[in-house]
Amino acid sequence: MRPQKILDTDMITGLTKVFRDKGYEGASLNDLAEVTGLKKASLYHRFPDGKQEMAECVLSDIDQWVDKNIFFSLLDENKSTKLRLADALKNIEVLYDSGRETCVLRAFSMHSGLALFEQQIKSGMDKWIAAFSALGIAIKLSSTQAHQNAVQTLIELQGSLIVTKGLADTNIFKNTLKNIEKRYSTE
Amino acid sequence: MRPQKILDTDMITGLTKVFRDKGYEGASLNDLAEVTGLKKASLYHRFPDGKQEMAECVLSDIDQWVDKNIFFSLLDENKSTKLRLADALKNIEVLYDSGRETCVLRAFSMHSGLALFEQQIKSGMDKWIAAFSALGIAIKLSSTQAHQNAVQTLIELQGSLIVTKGLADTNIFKNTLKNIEKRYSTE
DNA sequence: GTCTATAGGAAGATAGAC
DNA sequence: GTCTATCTTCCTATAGAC
Repeated sequence: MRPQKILDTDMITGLTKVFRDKGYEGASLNDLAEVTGLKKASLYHRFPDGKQEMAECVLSDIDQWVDKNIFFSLLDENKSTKLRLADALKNIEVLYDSGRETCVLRAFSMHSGLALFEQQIKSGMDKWIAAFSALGIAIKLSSTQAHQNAVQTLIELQGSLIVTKGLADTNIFKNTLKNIEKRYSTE
Repeated sequence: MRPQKILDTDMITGLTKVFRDKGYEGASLNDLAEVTGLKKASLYHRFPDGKQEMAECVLSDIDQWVDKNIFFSLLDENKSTKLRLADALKNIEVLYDSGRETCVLRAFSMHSGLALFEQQIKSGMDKWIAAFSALGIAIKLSSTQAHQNAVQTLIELQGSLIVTKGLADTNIFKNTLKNIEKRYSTE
C-alpha cells in the first residue's frame, strides 16, 4: 500500500464492510470504489496489486485487532482467568456485532480458489485454538483437555455465527458466549 | 425443468458437486456445462431459467435426500431413540462426507443477494431444529430443553463443518457426531 | 492523487441451424 | 436435444490528462 493522502483508516473500514458482506469474489471494484468514495483508478493507485492487495490489507487489519483485543486479553497474566475471559468475550461480541457480522476469513474461504486464503484460514484457526488452550491450561486443565475445549469453543463460535445469521436471532450468539464462559468457569 | 433425454440424475449430481465447491456466484455456466458434458445452450434447454433454476433443482434434490435419510430416521417411531439417532448420524456423515463437503445452503448464503436463498436457509434450519427437538421430546426432555439442545446440535454441526475444512481434519467432524450422540443418550 | 476513458476478457443468456 | 455463433453486460485492470 502506497503513501496516503486523506482518509486511510476509514478506507480500510469501508473495504472491510464490503468484503464481509459480499465475500472476495462477490465484492466488485465498483462496490469497493463506491464505499471509499474513490474511483476505481484511484483505488489502484493506493493498492497497486488491486483487489487482492485490498483483501490482504483488510485481513491484516482484522488480524491485528484480534491479536490486540482478544488474544492479548486471554493471555494477560496480570488478570484473573475469569476477568481475562470476560474481556475476550466482550470483544468477540464487538468483533461480530453480536452475530450480525460474519467472519471475514470464512467469507473468503468460498470460491476465490486462491490458496493464499486457505493458508490464512488454517493459521487463523490455529491461533484461536492456541489462545483458548492457554486459557484452559491456566485453569489447570490437562493439555489434551485444554486443546479439546479450545476446538469445541471455536466450533461453537463459528457455528453460532452461521445459525445466528440464518435465523436472524442474536440471542443465539449471546447464548453461545454464555456457554463458553461456563465452560471455562472454575466454580 | 423440461423432459429429458439421457442422463438426468447424473446431471444433478454433477451440478451439485460444482455448486458445493464454488458456491452460487462462483459456479460459472462454463463450469456447469463442463461437469455435465453439455454445452451452455443445451443447459438452457433443460433449465430455461438458467443458473438459478439449476441451483433450485440442486437444493430441492438435497432437501428430499435429507428428508428421507435424516429427518425420517429421527422421527421413525418404530425404532428406539438410540437407533434413530445412530441412523441419522450415519447419514449425516454420508451427506457431508465426514466433513470434507460443505453445506450447500451455507455455500449459497454468501453473495448472491438473492432473497430466495435467505428464506430457504431459514426454513432449512428450522427443519433441522424441529427434527432434533422431536428427538429430545422422545427422550423426555422438556420442550424448552429439547429446543435448546436442537439449536446447540445445529450450531455444532455447522461449526464443525467449518473447522474440519479449515484444519483439514475429519476427526473433528467425527468427534462432533460423537458428542451429539452423547447429548441424546439416556444412560 | 484523483480523475475520465477504455482496453480486454469472462460472465449470463439467446438465435437459429441441424 | 444439442450444437455453433453471437449479444450484452459486467468484471478487473491500465493509459494518460489534470
